[in-house]
Parts: sequence; structure tokens; C-alpha cells
Amino acid sequence: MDRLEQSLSPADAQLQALWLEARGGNAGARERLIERYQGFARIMAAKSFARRVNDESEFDDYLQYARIGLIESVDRFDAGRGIKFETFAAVRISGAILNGLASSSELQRQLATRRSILSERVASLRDEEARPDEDVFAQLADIAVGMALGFMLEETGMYRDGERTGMDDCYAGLEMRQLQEQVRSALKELQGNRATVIGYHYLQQIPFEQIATMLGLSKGRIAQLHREALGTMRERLRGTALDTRF
DNA sequence: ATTAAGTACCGGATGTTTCT
DNA sequence: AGAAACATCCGGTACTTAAT
Repeated sequence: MDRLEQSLSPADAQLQALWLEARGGNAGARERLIERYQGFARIMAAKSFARRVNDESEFDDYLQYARIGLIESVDRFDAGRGIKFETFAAVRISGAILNGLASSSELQRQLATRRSILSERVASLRDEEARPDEDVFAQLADIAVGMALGFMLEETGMYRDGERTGMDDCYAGLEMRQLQEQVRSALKELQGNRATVIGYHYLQQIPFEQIATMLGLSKGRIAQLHREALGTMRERLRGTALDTRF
């Protein structure tokens, strides 16, 4: 290790240290590595997508499979062998994509699920509303959080379709955009895994199960973190978002 | 004792198959 | 074709366990 470091650039040395930490069982380091190579996974997904032979799967599906391959790669890469991670991961990621596509007879279900994310949000929002013993402001804050997250969700969808323009004017007025800003800043104040869960789920539309894999936690735990995060954001929004709009 | 995380189960929504 | 029964997935929650 010491011998090697002298021939490495500072950035490389830092990366190598990160790998060492991850191998030592440091979950944070592992997560940072996964995060670091998200872009690489996306490129791999794009390559495969460009070579696709049919249109049964959307790019998002390729990306999801690529992410799975990336996680496997991070977990199994042996940094000591002197092979570049990208070289090692490329094989595994394209394998994961092929695997995923092959076993995606449940593809339709997944697509439907993704389509229904928004309605699920609305549904869970209704639950909150129905709770009788919560005070009115908390309920309103719930609605604010839910609506803004919903719009953020739609916005990312629009980015994907490349039709960014127009929609804001129709649906999201100035007030809504302000609200969205407030939600974003509330999002920034979340800490640790809570922020990660909200970011992955709402901004990147990654399902709980996959977030769980990425963070090395259980699905149930992700649900808990999700709920806690929404609660925190609701608290933050109390008295800020409400008086502007409600 | 407190907090983070895991397990097992529930209910809702959707998709699929079977029956009329 | 339409209804009904069944299956599956997903997020949520109550309870338990482990770590500090």
C-alpha cells in the first residue's frame, strides 16, 4: 500500500483508500463508491440500450439492471489485483443487463408499477388526511409535501422524455414552484440515510427494494426511513410553505 | 435506555387466468 | 366480452433483536 501510493495521483490514492475502507466493512465507503460510479453504470446502460434489438424495455429498465450490476461489482471487486474497476465492472454490468432483460417477463408489471407511483403517493396522502387526531396544520403540511414531491417526480419524468418546456406553465404556477423550492431546501436538511432514501425514491424513482440493496438495508427499514424523512420535512415546512399558499 | 435495523405480516392496486 | 377468482408486487407497520 505504502509503496504503491507514491506512484499514484492524490485522487487515485484517495480512491484506493475508499476501497480499503469499504472492504473493511465501512458501509458509508461502500455507498460512496456506488454513488461515484452511478455515471459509469448509466453509460453502460446507454451503450446496451443503443444496441437493443427490440423496444420491449425502456431505458430506465436498462439503467436499473445496470445499477444492480454496479452494486454487485462494488461488492466483489478486488482492488488489490491491479485491474481497473471499470474493466471489472463493465463485464458484470452488461451481464446484469442481459440477465435482467432475459428474466423480465414481469416487465409489464414493473412498468405499471412505475406509472402508479404517483397515485400511490396520493393514496398514502389520503391516509394521512384521514387521521382524525392530527391537527389541521400538520395535515396541510402533508398535502404540501406530497404535492410538491409529486411535481418533482413529474419533472424528472419530463427530463427523461426530453420535453422539458411547457409543462411548468400549465400545471405548476409560481406558488407551486415556490413550494417546490421549499421542499427542496427541506430535503437538504435531511440527514444521512433519510436524505438518501428520499432522493433516490422521488428524484430517481428507484423502488424501495433497490434502495435497500444499495444501502445494504432491509426493505422494511427503508420504509421506516422514508416515513421519518417525510415527518421531518413536514415539520420543516410548517409555518413556511403553509402561509404562502394556504 | 435509546436507537438503528431486521422479520413477518397486512392491505391495496394491478395483472392474469378462468369461467360464464 | 365481461365478471370473478387468483397471484404478485409494493409500501407500510407492529414487533423483535442488536448495538452503543
